[in-house]
This record gives sequence, C-alpha cells and structure tokens, in this order.
Amino acid sequence: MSSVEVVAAARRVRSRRGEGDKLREDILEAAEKMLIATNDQSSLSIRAIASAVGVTPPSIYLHFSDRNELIFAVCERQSEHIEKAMEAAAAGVSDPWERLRRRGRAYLEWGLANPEHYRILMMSHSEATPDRFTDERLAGMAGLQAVASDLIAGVAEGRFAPAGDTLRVSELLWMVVHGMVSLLICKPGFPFGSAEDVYEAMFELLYKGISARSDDVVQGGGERRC
Amino acid sequence: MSSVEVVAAARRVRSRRGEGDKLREDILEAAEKMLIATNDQSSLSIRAIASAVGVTPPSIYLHFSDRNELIFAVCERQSEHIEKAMEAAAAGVSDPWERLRRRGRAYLEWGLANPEHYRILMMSHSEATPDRFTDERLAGMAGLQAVASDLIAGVAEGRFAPAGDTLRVSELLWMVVHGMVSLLICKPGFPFGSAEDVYEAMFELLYKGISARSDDVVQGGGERRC
DNA sequence: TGTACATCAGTGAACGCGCGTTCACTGATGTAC
DNA sequence: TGTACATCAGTGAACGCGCGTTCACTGATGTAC
Repeated sequence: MSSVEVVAAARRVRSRRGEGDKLREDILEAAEKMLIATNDQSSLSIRAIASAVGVTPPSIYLHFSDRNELIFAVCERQSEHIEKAMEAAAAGVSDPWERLRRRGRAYLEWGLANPEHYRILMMSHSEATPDRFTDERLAGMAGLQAVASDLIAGVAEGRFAPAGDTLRVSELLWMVVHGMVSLLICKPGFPFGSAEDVYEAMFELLYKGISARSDDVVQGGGERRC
Repeated sequence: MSSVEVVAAARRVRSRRGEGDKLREDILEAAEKMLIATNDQSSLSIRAIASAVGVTPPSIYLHFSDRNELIFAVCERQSEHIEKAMEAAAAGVSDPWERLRRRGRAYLEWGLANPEHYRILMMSHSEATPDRFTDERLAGMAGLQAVASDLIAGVAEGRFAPAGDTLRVSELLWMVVHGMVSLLICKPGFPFGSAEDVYEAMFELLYKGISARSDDVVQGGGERRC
C-alpha cells in the first residue's frame, strides 16, 4: 500500500542487566516513526518493527503481548500529546469561545499531523481497541469535560445559549471537529480548500449555532425582527 | 476479527452460454451479504467470496481484475442507494430546511445501516480507492449540489444567512453529518445517546448556525439587544 | 440432418509470500558464599 | 579474591496459516457448413 522504505537498523547492542525496559522504549519509538513515515498501520508488522529496531521478532514479545497491544501502545503515547496540546492551547485565555476555538484547532492540527494515529484511535474497528481504552479515556482525548466547562462559563456570561445539556453539546462539537479531521485525512484530494479556511468557516457556523437564542432564528420571512 | 460464520454454498450451476455475467451479479450479491454479516472487510477474501458463491477462486478474476476492484464494486452499488434515498427523502417537501434535515437523516440512516460500506467509502486510505471514484462521485454521494441549492432557496426566502459560499457551507454540513455517522459507527459503545437524539440536537445546533445573522450573536454581555 | 469446431464458463493445482507466534536455546553479567 | 550459579536480555529456527494470483486445462454448448 505504501511505498515508503523503512531501512533495517544495525543489530542493536544488548541492554545491560536491569535495563531491559529500554528495548520497550526503542520499539515504541521505531514504530512511531514508521507509522508517520508510511502512514499505514499495515506496514507495522512485528517483523518490520523488530528489523527497524535491530532486534529479532521474538524480542518484541518480551514487552508486548501481541501486535495489537503494541500498536495501541504507540497511539497511547501520542494520545497524551493531544490532551496536553489542547490544554496548552487554552491556557491563559479567559474568553470561553476563544478557549473552545483554540482547543478545536489543536485537535485538528494534531489529527492532521498524525493521521495514522488518528485513524487507529478514532476510526478503527472497536473490537480491536484494547480494554484499557475506556470511554473516559476517549472523552479525555476529545476534551469533553473541558469543553463542557467552557460552555458553562459562556452560558454564565450570557454569551452562549446552547440547546440542551452542555456535556451533550460538547459531544456534538467533538463530532463536528472529528468530521473535519477525518474527511480531511481520508479524502485528501477533495477540494475542500485549506484546513485553515475550513476550520474558520466551521467555527463561524458553530459560534452562531451555540450563541444564538432559539427565538432569534425562528420562522422565516426575510424581515428582521425588532 | 469477526466471528461470524459465512457458510460455503453448494457448487453453483454453471451459467448457460452467453449468460456469464450472471456470475458477476452473484459475486457482488454474496460479497454484499458477507460485508453486512461480518461487518469487516478483511473477511472478504477472494477465497471466502468464491466459496460463498459456490465457485472456485479463479472464476472471480473472470469478472474483477483484483480484490480491490471487487470490494469497491460492492460499495459502488450501495453508494447509488444513498443518493436515491436522499432524493426520495427530500421529494415532495418544499421547505428548504426540512429538505436538508431529511437528507441528512437519510445519510445518517444509510451509514448506520451499512457501516462497513460506509467505512470503505469514506474512511479507507485514499490510495485504495479506484480512479473511477472521482471527486464528483463523492460529491454526489454527499449530495453537495442538492444541499447547496436548498441553501440558496433558504437564502432567497430570507430564512438562511449562511456565512460564505453555499457550496462551501454544504461541504461543512457534510463534514458535520460525517462526524456523527463515523463516530457512531466507530465508537458504538460510547454513551452518546440514541442516534435519533444526537441527530435532533445536532440539527438544532446547525439550524441556528445557518439561519442566525452574524450580528444576532455578536459580542457577549448577557443582555439581549432590542 | 450430421458433424467438426470455436467459444464460453468455468476448474484444479500450484506458486510464493509475509505474517504472527512459539519454543528451546545462549551467553553475558551481576551476586552469594 | 575466586568461583559457582541464577538471572536477564535476548537469539535462531521453525510452525502453520491464509492469502492473492496465475496457468494450463476441461467439458458443455451453440454454430457453420
């Protein structure tokens, strides 16, 4: 599928006694690089990873119970980055809408920068995801709680008038941003325009959707009320 | 991955002379059923399909150049259904918002009813999609033109005030609905609530987003204007 | 009406491949006495 | 200080598997003469 070559490393020097866990790190790092280089998780075979690390296939099993565990461990690492990136993006900003915008942007940028990780975490068959990827975990990655509290803050300031429970609304926002990221990843040739433009247009739409009162917009007739 | 058993058919009776194309149909139909039953495209091997049809593997190649062609042919068939379903949903309805709503609902329902088709068409690696799946094709599946003309109609009636080009906005709406469908498919265990509820809430959000004027909602301060 | 023949709709057997995983092993190294 | 030994961090070789795909073939059937 991918034509990217991943070169075999020279034989790795054996870790010193007591430092066996170094291999685990090396494996994760090599797999991480391969995932980004090939953009295709099917190229991440046990053999290919072992070869990239400079080690034989069975040694992988010293640290991971099977291939699936390994692949999700790679993504797990990255998934911590997104949570931190979103927090960093919102840090120091008090305006709730701006906080939401920045978090959304961080999510988008992370997804586009790590498309194959994003695929594995968000688009793979659910049976494949290990048990430790709980709903809470997923909610954390999507930043649902943080978004919900910004929504609450915005409501308190009288700026937002979301219909329904704020946690529900933050799930909707997740879906929206996920829709952007995933179509941009999966249909890279489609003329959507730049991610930047799409993002701006989407957030303008969302802003109106979140802040307009229902009675601002009811039944037609081109005339403005008031 | 999937534990669904697909039983081997009895040996198929050979088509009569001149009716070789019947096999093509039988293959597509069997593959279609398997895709729905197993919900996993990896279970669609040439051998498994041949066995389900009651024929030997090489006969598949009488009608399809390779596995990928076959799989996309299966999805291609279904993809025509979604376009028709969306048209049917909007037929006879004149209110542009209601038309949009119904089309969105048809898209959602089709995606949830055919999750693996949806995956293949919308979430697979773009290199895997055959050339004949053009951008126009994709736009047709998403109903972009139809959505855009409803948007235009709504603007003419003074009910919608979308920011920017209507075709761009219809792309945004596609992304939004795609986000719903794909997360519901890929995270079936996540407590989003019913697809029905999610859909209603999302469309309420969208309605406000599309119909509110930008100056309805500007800068904070809890007070309503007017 | 009879027969040779081309064609059509497949079959049977095999190819080579890369994969995940297992199992018995090895050799360096730290530690206890 | 010397040495036996347990342990650690791996290795080497092989397992069996299912896969996509190819190739030479077969046997029924329609058609031309």
